[in-house]
Amino acid sequence: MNIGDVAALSGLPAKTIRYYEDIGLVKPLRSPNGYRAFRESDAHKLAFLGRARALGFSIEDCRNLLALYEDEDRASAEVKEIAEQHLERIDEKIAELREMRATLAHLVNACAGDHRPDCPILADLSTKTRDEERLEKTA
Amino acid sequence: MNIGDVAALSGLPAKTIRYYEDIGLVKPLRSPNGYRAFRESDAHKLAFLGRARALGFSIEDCRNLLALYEDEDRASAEVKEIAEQHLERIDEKIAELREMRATLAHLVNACAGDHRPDCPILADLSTKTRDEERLEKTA
DNA sequence: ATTGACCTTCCAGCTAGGGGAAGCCCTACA
DNA sequence: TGTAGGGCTTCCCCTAGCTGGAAGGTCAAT
Repeated sequence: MNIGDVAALSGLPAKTIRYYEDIGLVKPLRSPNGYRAFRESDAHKLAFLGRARALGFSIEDCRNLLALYEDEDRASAEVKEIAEQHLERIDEKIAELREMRATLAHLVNACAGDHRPDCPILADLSTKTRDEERLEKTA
Repeated sequence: MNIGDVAALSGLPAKTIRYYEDIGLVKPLRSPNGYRAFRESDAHKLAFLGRARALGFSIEDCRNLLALYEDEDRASAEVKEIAEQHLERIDEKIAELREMRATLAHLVNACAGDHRPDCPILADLSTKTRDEERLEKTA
């Protein structure tokens, strides 16, 4: 299979697949003409990577998951550990975004959004001090 | 004020402040010895930037917000527009993370996490097809 | 023979800075 | 007066995870 074929199969752009080879995630063979020659197993790995990335796993996580995937003697605990840590990171990120969202929604709500220059959003960004932020939270 | 002073005042690392000068967000004067010489207004701008960044605004958003902040004749509608778009992006991001979280939590839950190699997480990553994903969603 | 689709490598850039080297500047203290 | 220290300067490389483009080789069809 050429790179275009595995790209179509895995749903990954050819550029991404070349990049994954660069960083050692896949190691396709080479045809005499210099083209990358992907085996079934390479295509399978790439699909695996695409799905892991879609779940938000980092490249390093993917590397480890792939190694576990290929290790018949793995313990499922190792996989679960990686997934649980990722889940925690996701939860942290969601919490952070929700805090931003709350503050921002509050400000957007308070802004008239008309032709006048008075704007609570700019006022907040320009004057709020750390102490005032603290007060705001307890309010 | 030297860079260390505004760093302390704004809470931004000196490196970040130099970067902001690089990309034209602040334009401090220079002392005869070559040191950056920040005015009150520069310190104020940097604090503004720090707070806008903390709310997740991109650098380009910050650039626009700063321009509006300095424009006495702005319409608050312009500010509100930027903030609303950012709010939308945040909502999209939260939705995306929640989907990941749901799938991942489901898989983590299904995994025994013991010494045995059988692992639903790896099984899912390695075998799921797009059609199966679609079915899963409707289930 | 030539077009057009594919493939190759290499180089540059994106976000938003962080790390660290080499070298000035300024103050304090002996 | 010399020196130690801290702060400041520029410069360049590094991060994650690709993406875009240029210059050129290959292949199948016309």
